[in-house]
Amino acid sequence: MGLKERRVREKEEVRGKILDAARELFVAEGYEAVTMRKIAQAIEYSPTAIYLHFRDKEAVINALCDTDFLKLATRFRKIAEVADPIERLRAAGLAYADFAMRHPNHYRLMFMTPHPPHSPEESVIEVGNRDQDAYAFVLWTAGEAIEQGLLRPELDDAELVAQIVWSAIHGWVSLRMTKCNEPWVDWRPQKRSIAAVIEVSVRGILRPGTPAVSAVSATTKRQKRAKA
Amino acid sequence: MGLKERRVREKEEVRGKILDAARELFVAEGYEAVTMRKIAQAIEYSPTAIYLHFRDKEAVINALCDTDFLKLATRFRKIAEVADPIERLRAAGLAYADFAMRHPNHYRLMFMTPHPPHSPEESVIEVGNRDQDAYAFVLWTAGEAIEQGLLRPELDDAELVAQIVWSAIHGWVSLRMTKCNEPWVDWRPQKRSIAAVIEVSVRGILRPGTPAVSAVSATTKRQKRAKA
DNA sequence: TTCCTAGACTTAACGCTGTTAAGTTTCGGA
DNA sequence: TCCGAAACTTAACAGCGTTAAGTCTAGGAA
Repeated sequence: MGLKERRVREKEEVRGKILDAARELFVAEGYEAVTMRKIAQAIEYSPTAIYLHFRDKEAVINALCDTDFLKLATRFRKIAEVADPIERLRAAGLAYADFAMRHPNHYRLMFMTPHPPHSPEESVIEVGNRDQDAYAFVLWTAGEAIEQGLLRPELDDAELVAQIVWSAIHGWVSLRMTKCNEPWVDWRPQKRSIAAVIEVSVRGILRPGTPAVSAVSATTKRQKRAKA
Repeated sequence: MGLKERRVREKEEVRGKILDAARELFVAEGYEAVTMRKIAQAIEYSPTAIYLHFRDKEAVINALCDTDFLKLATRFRKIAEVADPIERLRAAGLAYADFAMRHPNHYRLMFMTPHPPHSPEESVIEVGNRDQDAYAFVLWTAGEAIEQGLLRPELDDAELVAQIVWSAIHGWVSLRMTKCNEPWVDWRPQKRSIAAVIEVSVRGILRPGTPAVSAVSATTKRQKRAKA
């Protein structure tokens, strides 16, 4: 037959066109700029045609962001190979901030605007899977750091540690985005600034006396000590 | 005459009514819920009447937030009396977070939504005045901490330190607001959580070896050492 | 007292938004 | 040849911020 298949494929194609048009608008001008009518005009369909492929505007944007956000996940997968949890935390923080600054509109939508709890069943991202879910990744790393005795003894709760670190990086990112043009904040260069945020966070959670150098030798030493 | 005065007073009254009606909507349901038509209905005027008192919708909301935000300033004025900069930083962080959680819609508007650079001449708040501008307050405190030699030697830039600390607190606040109902984050109790964020930030910026106890004796010791 | 003008306010409208009900077109299968 | 389903369009609704034009009121001047 191959007939139904063709139908499905064609429908998938239109869906793709919608997403591409929406992405272009979204990346260039943000959520507000994406209107059903503009998308429709871009793909030369009527506005209502979009509703045959997506429940509503939110569904379009969610589909868009979900797929784009998987790009962050692929970066995290590489970082997962870093053995030392502290080093991994640093790398993840840097990657997270970098991604956010490169995709400000995505970031804004995902982490800076309140949602009706984004139904997980229609999302591409597997919650809790540390290869797809950034929070799960940090949680895992925080847990390892605790296990290996690297953190201050009062910080014995991985969830809490993850939330602290996430807060610091997210705060930096979101302030930078929202207040980048305010005359009353004299922003320091991005690279130096985010490095400082990460360094202060790491110092703040590390057990005192632990050398915070980013060297492999230090890492292995720490791991040995943790085993003992 | 007293005639023009009455006219002015009457106009001021209507202005006040508009702001009160807008505040009610804003506090209860957020920015989106405030529509010119709803405000008008609440005060029993036509929607266009509002434009005789405010340039546009944004002006209404800005006037609203400006006055409400001065309440935070009064709390900061009390905290300014704390002598030890580190202790002051802690207190300010706590007050900031508390204010944000109590006035989420104000906070969201002021710090979580991008603005066309909010023209300072039509604002009530004096930028740079640490009694009115929260950022100026933190900047001043960070500067004192550096002067007194309390911070890590590499953190010699008050602006940078202020931005780091602000990031951490703001990050915590804004994540909590945006993602409070997400099933994939197991938020720790608010009090414990914000205390931990502040503590980690302080530890992270403090010169190693400096006791981070919140005791007056420690404070005076530190100040003596700084003079030496 | 009568007329004029300034200011406060309203009515009606414009162009925009997301969304829906109803109608049209197309095309494979019976 | 006709049917039915799917894809798509047209027209419309209710809402939004905002504006142009008109009305109404009341103090000041003649």
